[in-house]
Amino acid sequence: MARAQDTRKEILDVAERAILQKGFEATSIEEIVAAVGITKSGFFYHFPDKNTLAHDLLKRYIETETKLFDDLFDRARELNDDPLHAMLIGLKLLAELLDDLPNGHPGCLVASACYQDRLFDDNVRNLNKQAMLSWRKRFHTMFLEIAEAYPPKEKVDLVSLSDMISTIVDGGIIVARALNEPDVLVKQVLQLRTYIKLLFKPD
Amino acid sequence: MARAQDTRKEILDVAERAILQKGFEATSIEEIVAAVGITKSGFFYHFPDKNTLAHDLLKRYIETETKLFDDLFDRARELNDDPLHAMLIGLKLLAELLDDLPNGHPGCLVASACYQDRLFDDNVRNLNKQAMLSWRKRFHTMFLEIAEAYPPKEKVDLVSLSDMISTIVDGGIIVARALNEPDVLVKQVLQLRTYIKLLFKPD
DNA sequence: TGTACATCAGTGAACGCGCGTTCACTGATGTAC
DNA sequence: TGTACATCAGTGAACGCGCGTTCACTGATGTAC
Repeated sequence: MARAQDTRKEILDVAERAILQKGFEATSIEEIVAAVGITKSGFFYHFPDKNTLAHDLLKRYIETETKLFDDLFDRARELNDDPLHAMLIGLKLLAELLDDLPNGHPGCLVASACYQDRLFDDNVRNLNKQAMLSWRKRFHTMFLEIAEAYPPKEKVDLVSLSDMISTIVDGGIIVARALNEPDVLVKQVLQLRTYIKLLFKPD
Repeated sequence: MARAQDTRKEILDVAERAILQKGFEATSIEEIVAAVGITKSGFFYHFPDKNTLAHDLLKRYIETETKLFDDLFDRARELNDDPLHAMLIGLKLLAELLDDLPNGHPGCLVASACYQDRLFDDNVRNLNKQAMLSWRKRFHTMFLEIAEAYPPKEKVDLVSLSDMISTIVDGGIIVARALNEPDVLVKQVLQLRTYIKLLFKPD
């Protein structure tokens, strides 16, 4: 007998892939369980209903992404203690990580949820908001430190500069998908990196 | 008797709003026709099936947005014949236009379609791709002219710089939505403007 | 060590409801002569 | 100007299918004594 947690994880994995490709409503429980190899009733042993699946999926996704960002920029900071260089290295690492994805980025659940209100009970809406806010805060702290050491060449709002990372990633995923050119995403991240370099780096 | 084209337009208007909020699958024909004030069969007088609605909707959306961009940057060029200044003015006009939207941007159908594969028969997929390519081309032409007159301070890929406008708009819409802060979008566009200024403007 | 019971991780069949789609029909407007 | 027919812009009822959900049951593993 399979351990329940393994099956549960498999359901989440399969559902995530499908939902990122086709959307939440278009992904039926039937096709998820078929891919996992259990019956529909098996699904309801693990989740009380489909909305809970969405919620748990989003929660897991946010935790994963947050940890990924943490690891990445912590490592960058270890490589170079200067805050500006750490940021530039972090973005480089992010670009490399994205470049290594074999079939391009599979999509961002947070973005996907934005265009599919059914996922949006207040619970999920809030989950989404808190995630965005935590990313904003993480980068804002970094940019404050950078601006302290390197006065920006143009007057900019550092909060919205922080949001720009989420913006570029989520926007880049969309443009890459629409064009079917996976490397658009990497290039957008590198453009952002160039912007930050120009903005802070002394001549 | 109402003119058919008026009813058709109303169906498209109502459907667009609903789809941008809840997604395509989550928007039923029933609720569309209820809002328009006809019966379900009336819908099928105007559209052979629901997919055709998606296709026609996306087509109309792309035509509208393209015309909007054309008008905006043509006007900017009239205001200042210098290509760099025209670009900066154009982005300023775009920011103002976005700022004037009462409830924030209603969302981008192209982006929405990216996360809802059901809209993606090859027909629609191609429509989407061509739209992105046309926007890329429009801005690429402008950036080539700018780079001619103002050598960029950093080596950048002008094609991906062109893509950055779509990226920032689509990404900005998503972040603004997730945070429920409509002005995030405006600020992102202005960040992009600052980047372009820093990149090309002589000291 | 064997037996009794509990829990775990599901199965299988059924249900009902909403949704997209069809089709025969209709009443108002347009058009030919 | 009146009549006959065609077209336009729908209506109303019905259908069937897929989907989410429920519920009684089950066979394998864990646990107590």
